[in-house]
Amino acid sequence: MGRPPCCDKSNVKKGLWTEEEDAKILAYVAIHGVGNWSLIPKKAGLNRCGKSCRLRWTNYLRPDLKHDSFSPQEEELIIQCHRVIGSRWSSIARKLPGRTDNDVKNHWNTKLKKKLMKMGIDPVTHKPVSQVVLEFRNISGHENASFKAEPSNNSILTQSNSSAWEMMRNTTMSHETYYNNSPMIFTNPTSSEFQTTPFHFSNHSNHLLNGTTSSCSSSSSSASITQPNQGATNFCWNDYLLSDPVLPQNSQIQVVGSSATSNLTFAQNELHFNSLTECSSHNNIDTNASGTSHSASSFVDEILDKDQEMLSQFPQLLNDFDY
DNA sequence: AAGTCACTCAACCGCAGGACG
DNA sequence: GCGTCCTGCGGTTGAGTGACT
Repeated sequence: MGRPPCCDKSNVKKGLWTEEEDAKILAYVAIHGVGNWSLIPKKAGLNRCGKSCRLRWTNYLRPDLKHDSFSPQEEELIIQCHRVIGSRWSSIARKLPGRTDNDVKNHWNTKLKKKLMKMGIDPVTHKPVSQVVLEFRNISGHENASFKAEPSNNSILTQSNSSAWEMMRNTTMSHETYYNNSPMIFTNPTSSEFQTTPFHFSNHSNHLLNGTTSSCSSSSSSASITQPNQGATNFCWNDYLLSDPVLPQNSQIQVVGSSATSNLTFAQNELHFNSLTECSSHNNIDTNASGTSHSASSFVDEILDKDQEMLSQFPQLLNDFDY
């Protein structure tokens, strides 16, 4: 026995909203304010589900919403947030004034995901796809197997399209090419200057391999990684493990390609996320790796704290689940 | 010009959690 | 503690539209 429907679906209008309907919502909200959405259709004279009214208001009619396209700064912030917290769209949207979770989610699914794929970055793990290929080969015991070995059916590689698998075959070349040729989109938050070392990879690895499409990353590494390996086919992902946020607290994070090697602790790295996103949201690249603008009560910190807590209690968890 | 395909984004769906009686 | 209502959230769908053949 499931939950009863919120309204009589057969008697409510669905689909696109008309100007008249929008006007009715706007007029009602102007007088009564938001809230009690289940009553609004009746009171405002709308033949719509209250939930539908709420969504229309939240995602479209709210006066504080932006309706223009996403700026490069906003895109960068979305990617950085997604790398850290995964598909928690509402949380990401809160970092972007005037944007809704739906906006962010749609933009991610239609633009940013493809953008990352083109760059040879797995949009779920934010790791180079070639690295994921290596993981796949290692875990499946195909260290010596050629790329002709197809992934299992539940792999993300076969879930949506064959081009992903094809891309992975070519990914070594693709991300190497990208590093060498593409304009710099990302900035290094640990640097006071724009870097020629653009990416921040997390090392949360299991998504692709267990076939889930969930994309909640556990925590953040702000370490920037440059060209993973000049001789791409041999790049050593232990280098990435050095910046793995799930490693013990005293693990060092190596900022590869930087003149200086940062010894950020995990905790420092966590703290940096907020300053990073705060600063990015103001189009101002943070220069302080210790994250002085950190707020202990922020959602990110709570998430990261939970992750840490879980990891300390269930160290095997990362190996078994994508959470 | 017509048909097909790919993409975008508004809207829907179902679930979860908090508030309240 | 339980049930109900309301709201928030993330995943998914499908109509509309432009590009391509």
